[in-house]
Amino acid sequence: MKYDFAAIEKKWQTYWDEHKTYAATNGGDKPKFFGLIEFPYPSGDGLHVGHPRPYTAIDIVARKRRMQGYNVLYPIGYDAFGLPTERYAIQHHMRPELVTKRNVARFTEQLKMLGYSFDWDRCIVTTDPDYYKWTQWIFLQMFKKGLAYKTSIPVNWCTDCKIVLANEEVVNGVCERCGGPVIKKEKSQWMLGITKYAQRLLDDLDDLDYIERVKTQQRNWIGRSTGAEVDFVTSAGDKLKVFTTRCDTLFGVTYMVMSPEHALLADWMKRGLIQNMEAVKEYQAAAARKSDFERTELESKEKTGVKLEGVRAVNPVTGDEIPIFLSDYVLATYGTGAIMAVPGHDQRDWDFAKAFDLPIIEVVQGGNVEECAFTDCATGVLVNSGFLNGLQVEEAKATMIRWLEEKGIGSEKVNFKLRDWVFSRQRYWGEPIPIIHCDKCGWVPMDEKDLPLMLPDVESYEPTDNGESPLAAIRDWVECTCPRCGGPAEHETDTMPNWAGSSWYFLRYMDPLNDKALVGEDAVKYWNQVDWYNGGMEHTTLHLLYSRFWHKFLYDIGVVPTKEPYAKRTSHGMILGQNPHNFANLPAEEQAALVAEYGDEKGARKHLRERYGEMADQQIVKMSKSLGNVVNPDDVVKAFGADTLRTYIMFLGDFEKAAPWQDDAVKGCKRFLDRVWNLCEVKREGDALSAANEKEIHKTISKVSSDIEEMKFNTAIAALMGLVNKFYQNEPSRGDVKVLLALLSPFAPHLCDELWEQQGFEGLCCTSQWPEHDESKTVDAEKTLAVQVNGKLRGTVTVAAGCTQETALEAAKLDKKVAGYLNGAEIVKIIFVKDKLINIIIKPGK
RNA sequence: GCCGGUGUGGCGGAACGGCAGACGCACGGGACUUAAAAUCCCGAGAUGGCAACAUCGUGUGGGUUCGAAACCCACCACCGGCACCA
Repeated sequence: MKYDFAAIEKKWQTYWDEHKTYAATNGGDKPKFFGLIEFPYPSGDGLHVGHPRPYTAIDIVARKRRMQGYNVLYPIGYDAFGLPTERYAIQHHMRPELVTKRNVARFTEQLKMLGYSFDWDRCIVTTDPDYYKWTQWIFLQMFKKGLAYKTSIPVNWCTDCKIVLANEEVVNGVCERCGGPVIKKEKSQWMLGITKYAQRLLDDLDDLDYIERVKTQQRNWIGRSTGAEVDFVTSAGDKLKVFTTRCDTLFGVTYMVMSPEHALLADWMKRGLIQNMEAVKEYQAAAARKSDFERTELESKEKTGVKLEGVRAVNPVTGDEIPIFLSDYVLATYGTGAIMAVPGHDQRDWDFAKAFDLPIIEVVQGGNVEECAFTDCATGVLVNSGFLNGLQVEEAKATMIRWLEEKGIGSEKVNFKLRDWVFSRQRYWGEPIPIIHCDKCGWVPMDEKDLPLMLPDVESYEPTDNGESPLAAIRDWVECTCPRCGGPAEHETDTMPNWAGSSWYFLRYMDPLNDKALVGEDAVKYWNQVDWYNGGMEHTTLHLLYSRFWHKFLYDIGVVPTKEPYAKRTSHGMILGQNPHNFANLPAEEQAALVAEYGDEKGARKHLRERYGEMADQQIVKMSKSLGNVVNPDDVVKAFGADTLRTYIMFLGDFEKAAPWQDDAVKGCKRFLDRVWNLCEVKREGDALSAANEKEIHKTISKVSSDIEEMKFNTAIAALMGLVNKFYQNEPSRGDVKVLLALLSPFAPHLCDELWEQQGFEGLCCTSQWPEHDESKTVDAEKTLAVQVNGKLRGTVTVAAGCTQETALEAAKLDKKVAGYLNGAEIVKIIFVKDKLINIIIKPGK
């Protein structure tokens, strides 16, 4: 019989579905395992081959755990709010609910086709009112604790999407989604106080089993730095506060710089202290006009600024009067929005001082401050610094902080790069923010019993040009009564960003139908936290950090028992595609035609570069619709089956690294499964392991078991291929193929369940017991030692395992080639590594 | 500029400091077949040699070591993240 993968896969998918083979139970004696992948955004394009990589990986882990006797929760859902759906709905005059429903159905069909062991009964969709009710509920709790607040801030405004973007959605100064220009615009926005959790988000990373690059990226993003805040008295009679990490250089401060948006400026203007109002106002306006794109585009980073005429400051350690400047190299949103400038020891200050011809004082010896700023803290010694002279930088910092504290003009201070989270979106397709505005009472939270606050069911909700949410135009929905005073009031019309629903979704999987709480107490106590979460690196500073923040908040209000949501985090590499415009990737005929037309290969390549740009030189590129190199999993499943796709996608390279999809290589995995089929299709005899294969089987069990834990799926599959090759040499017993099927089952579950049944084994392969290996049976009786002479390999000898140096040396001497080298030479030294190698060091004879 | 990562056959990729190239793709040879496909078996880093064998080989240049793809120093290239964060 032929390996009819289409029929087999359908048969087993139906069986698993009907028997709820992969359903998890909340409770029981078994140890629990909660494996998680990032739930997809159900886009209109359907599944992409990038999706199955992480899904298959954690599916393999989940299946192995199940076979090891764990109660496994491996859930799936959809993160369905978001712009692409809204855009599609507007374009096609459809309601976004319907677009979402259709896309979810399509994704579900595709995911089921791949044979994942998801517990489909726990499937959730973030746009479902029963779900977003709880997203809104969490927001209300944050509002009550003062973590959600509304404030007017300069926001990133995409001029194309007409929407406020989070800092994270602005990439290289342009909109991440549409590539449109982004400018700063002052707007009243809901904010979440993630910065209040900055220290905890940083500290708690230490104890987590996250891959190191994730931790590093989060630490950098949080960006903690320690220094001091120092007050500078101004001629206006007030204090200008600055943050510095180098308070040791206070004697080198020759001027100060404020950001153009600094609050004190308005006050000074009002009091008529600024003599050059025109110039100052003009500079402020110019800074506001500058888009992020322009700011980052300025490769040269040339410093601009304007001196404040009429207000000066006093250096608190020297008593000198110093000028104050405005410049956009000082950010309003970091520190205090103003700095003390030390041109001798900060490159940016140095550049500015050179541009404005300001004095540069050397206060740390070791460099040449005429040429550039000297910023090395490790070696320098303080000079020109009064009571700090002669001290090392670190000592000087400590001394200065003590001095500042004594005088009451400064203190130690920690600052973070992390900013509060802009949580408002002027969109229809998001969770409505459950807050009501009353002219009398201000912002009033909705009553919890009135949740969910549903989106209005309307035909049209085109985005507005003025930046208001489309909801603002739907007056029936906006108008309401104030829950506090009963007077007329209005619903908030902004909606939440798409990061909201994904910040807590894993909790809902524990208890998806609960209508009393976002998760029941027993359920969350049982599942505790996610044991293993795999997702993309692109979510490290967004989703991953946001959900850690929400979880900590839920911990603080007693909803969850753990401080952290995910015990372990791993990350997969992207699947890349072939570049259709690269010469090497063209079909032979096209290559020949191009060569004929342009003289030679060089000419052909040059032509391609002129036509498609620099990227024509790259053989491997990201998959993209515009390049037409996207591989659709449906096609692969149709041609080779889901088991082949699963196996290939795990085999194609190191899981953590990017790897190119190669159409030609898929059939290698199909061939492998065919070979398994051919072996196991015939009835095998003998339940014991065959003598000829026993050792290899034990080795393979050990290798596959540990490789799965380390996410080395490619070498696990290679080991299984090796075992199958062995079985072609030595006829396997029924017991042999039983182990093979069990080990292969997480990778190719349909095939293995089918063959399991054909061999007449009990139950299902996918719920059978994971094989255990016997270490003592993996050891070889004989070992082949490498024989080196003076470190160069000259031959091999086969000896009994564990043999001594003497025996090995005798054996080595018998080797003809080795003997040739040893002939007449004096043996000076022997390096012997048991069961591995013997290295004979000789002095050449005469 | 800063932080992180990666450089190994024609290709994807393997290798606790100990026989580099497992496993697979593509390739070559053989068996089966009227033939092809499929399948099965065998071969294969490069150079030289009929061969045994020798030399060279893990981005480049040094170093440590009996022994380095792996460790150290310097550099080059590519990928990802951050980017005037005081």
